[in-house]
Amino acid sequence: MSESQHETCVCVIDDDEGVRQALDSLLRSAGFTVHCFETPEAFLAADESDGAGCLILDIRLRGANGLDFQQELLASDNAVPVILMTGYGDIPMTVRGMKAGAVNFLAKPFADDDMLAAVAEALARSAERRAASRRGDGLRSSYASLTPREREVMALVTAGLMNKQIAGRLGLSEITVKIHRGNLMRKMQAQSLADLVRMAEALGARETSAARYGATTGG
Amino acid sequence: MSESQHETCVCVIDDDEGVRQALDSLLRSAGFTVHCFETPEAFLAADESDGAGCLILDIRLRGANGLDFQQELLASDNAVPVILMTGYGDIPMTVRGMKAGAVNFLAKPFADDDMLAAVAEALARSAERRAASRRGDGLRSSYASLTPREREVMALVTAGLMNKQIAGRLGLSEITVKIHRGNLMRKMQAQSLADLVRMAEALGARETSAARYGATTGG
DNA sequence: CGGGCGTATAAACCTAGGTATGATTCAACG
DNA sequence: CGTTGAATCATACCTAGGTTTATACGCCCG
Repeated sequence: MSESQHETCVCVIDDDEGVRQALDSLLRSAGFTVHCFETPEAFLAADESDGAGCLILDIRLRGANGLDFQQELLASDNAVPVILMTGYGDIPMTVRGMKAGAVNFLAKPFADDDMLAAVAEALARSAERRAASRRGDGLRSSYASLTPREREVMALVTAGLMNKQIAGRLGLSEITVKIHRGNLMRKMQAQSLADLVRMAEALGARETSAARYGATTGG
Repeated sequence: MSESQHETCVCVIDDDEGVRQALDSLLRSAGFTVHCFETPEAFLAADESDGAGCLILDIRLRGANGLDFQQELLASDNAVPVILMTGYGDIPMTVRGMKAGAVNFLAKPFADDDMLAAVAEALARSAERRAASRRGDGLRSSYASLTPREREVMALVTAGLMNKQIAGRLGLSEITVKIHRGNLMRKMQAQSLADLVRMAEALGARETSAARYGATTGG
């Protein structure tokens, strides 16, 4: 599997064979890779969840509710952009779907161009999501390589404490803090303290953040 | 005008007198302050935009389109949470409204409880928005007090450059950079460099920082 | 025209950060 | 049982950051 394939892979879940074939034809002719499923279970079983760039989901499925399935996906870590469609939609359903993050909500029958525009938007959102995820992954793998002590020091360094304060807080000598600090800067590939602070922000590593503002510095 | 009043002030725009009275009655009995308007122009003229906690907006207005007005509000800096309602809604209208950030989209006639729940959600969103705005305002007013030179230095400091590099970049001596740096730290009320970096992030002052981590493998 | 402000700079002095080199303890792994 | 790696600390040395005091130039406002 190549890398850039993600951005053209579209999955379809609809219990109507005719709709599946129509979408397959439409999307293939637009240059997308298409995988069709009759049920959410089939989709999950195929484990396309990881490679799919977006999901076109029918709401009225035999034995299942597309909106419920959308929210299951949302609750799991699988945040693939979803385009909802239905032949029996109303406004409350639309509101619920959009609030749950759907890219679009199309009433059947829909215009081909509307679907293609929705898919383009969904794939753009997917690409952005993947890029952000990759960015975070690099950081997280660096962070994972830190020893527990280095993480403690990193938290206090990025909270703005001086080495001697960190030493006091952790019951260490200042020189030891310096060594941990140098090691973690190397492991995190941070070129500067400003870099490290931004990394910490991106990681959400705000464990120690309490008592920063308003805390007295002297003493 | 008191401060906490924002969180209970609800504005209604509907060209139907009966709807306005019904909503006024419902919302007042729920403890909210209500202001009703017949047209978007009347709403804007009353300048409730600043004190309103949320806006209940009809879509089919005489001589105006509520969805267009919603997007005008979005385009302006006035980001008051909007609840849309209509007696003649369809799915594309709902999608458009929700994509434009509406809190909810209610078809008339709606249940009182649905409206009250929507208002509660909108006001919660409004409170959060105001809190974030206040947080940013303190920073921005500090930042506004910086001289142009101090801002240049701040940008380079938060980008992770050393004083001597900044001096070279700006054609100054290192001592001058130190002075600007000290001055801006005081003006920004930053207790540490880490603090300042976070402030710069919050201010969106990212001129120099283009994609520092994540992709680069070697320096 | 004088005072305030922004900008720039220097000398002196102090604190904080960072890197070697070398050494010890302890626990885990083969 | 020896090695490896985390963690600890010391001495020494160097660089970077930061303040104080003082000087100087140009600009605008009263």
